[in-house]
Amino acid sequence: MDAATALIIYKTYLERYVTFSTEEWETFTQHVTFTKLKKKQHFATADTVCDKFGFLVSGSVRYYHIINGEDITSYFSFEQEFTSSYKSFLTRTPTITYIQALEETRLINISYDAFQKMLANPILAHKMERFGRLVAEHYLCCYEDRVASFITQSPEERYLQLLQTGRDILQRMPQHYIAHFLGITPVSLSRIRKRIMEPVVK
Amino acid sequence: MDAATALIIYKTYLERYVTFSTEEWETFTQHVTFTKLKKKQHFATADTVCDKFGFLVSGSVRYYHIINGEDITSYFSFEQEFTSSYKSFLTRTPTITYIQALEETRLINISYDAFQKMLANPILAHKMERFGRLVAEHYLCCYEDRVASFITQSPEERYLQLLQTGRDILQRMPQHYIAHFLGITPVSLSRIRKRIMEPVVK
DNA sequence: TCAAAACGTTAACAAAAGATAAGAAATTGA
DNA sequence: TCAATTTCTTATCTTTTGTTAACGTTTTGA
Repeated sequence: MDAATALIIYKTYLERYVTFSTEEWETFTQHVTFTKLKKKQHFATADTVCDKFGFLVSGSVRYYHIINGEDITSYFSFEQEFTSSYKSFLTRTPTITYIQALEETRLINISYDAFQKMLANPILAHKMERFGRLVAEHYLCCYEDRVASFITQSPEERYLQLLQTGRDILQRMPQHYIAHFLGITPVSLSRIRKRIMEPVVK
Repeated sequence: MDAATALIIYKTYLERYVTFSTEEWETFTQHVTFTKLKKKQHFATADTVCDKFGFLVSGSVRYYHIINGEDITSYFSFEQEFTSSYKSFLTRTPTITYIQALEETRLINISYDAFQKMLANPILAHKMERFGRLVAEHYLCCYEDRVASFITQSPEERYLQLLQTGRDILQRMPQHYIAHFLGITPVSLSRIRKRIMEPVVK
């Protein structure tokens, strides 16, 4: 896949948020960069500032933390989604999260400087403010649901809900990643699955 | 306290995000409304659309869910903070959260329509996009930390962290609200407190 | 292709959390 | 003021989860 094709995918996706005129798009594309990650390479590393706001043209990533030497997966992103250690990107402070490619992954990135330049560029400023607002609002809504799930649901209920809504995650991620994503251990998820399945068999 | 004083407090707070010119501020203030909630009155109700994005001039609110008939507190907001069932406000879908005043509470509200009108008003559009972006980004950062705390920390660790950072909550909220906010039962929090305190006494 | 690594399940035990109830202290509100 | 309510703790018992380890299977990568 070449850069032109990647840009078409990017533009199509961005139209969920904003629509660019030809002039705006040309200016916009001057501010993005193309990168590729091989499997297991990192997009972001704990204790460093995540300087990029990425879009996954293809591939997937997982977000994880190292807690007492143990690898704890907290989230996933797939092709045609954004990826970033958002707080780190916005506040220019070190992140606590690793973001790692799970397969060969193609990205289009906006650096922090490029983002600021576009916000200061008369051609793009208004649209970039709106873009930033709508993207932040979108992820805010996702987070609101996710926090509510930790407050109001048991691990088993969270897993049952994932069964209904998490097609990509369930089909593409190993179970021990999913367990940590749900806030439990892999052994515990295995037991929950057994609890859920057995009554059906009886 | 009169509306003029409330507006001064509001404007001062908003300057964390954007600064309004005199003309902008005059237009802005035409789009806000003033309300008061008595203790236990609701700012938002589950199964209805939350139509307002509020600012607490004074007072405080708690966010809660009714789960199997039980009242589960999930969050708090205090004077000089915003309050809203944000996803419901943005997407115009029914919320699952009640927001209730914990004391006599004074608010300045932006309705969804007023927000849209300001976004469409040439005088305010750019500043409102920016305002919306920065507010959403701010809360996004808070949510990122909160989700990480559920993934990477035990209930005891979350409580210990709250002891370091949650002055307002600890001093002003009853312990059973705090327990649910941490994702555990009040009985469990009482035990955690005992576990933490005892070694100090010995 | 083949050894190494990763993955999922299960078992056994320990630790933590949930549910329920009782009781004391503090707060509230009429 | 004073009865009712709320709040917090404690105890008991149950359930769930965590921890560790073992085992067989699958996947990976050199």
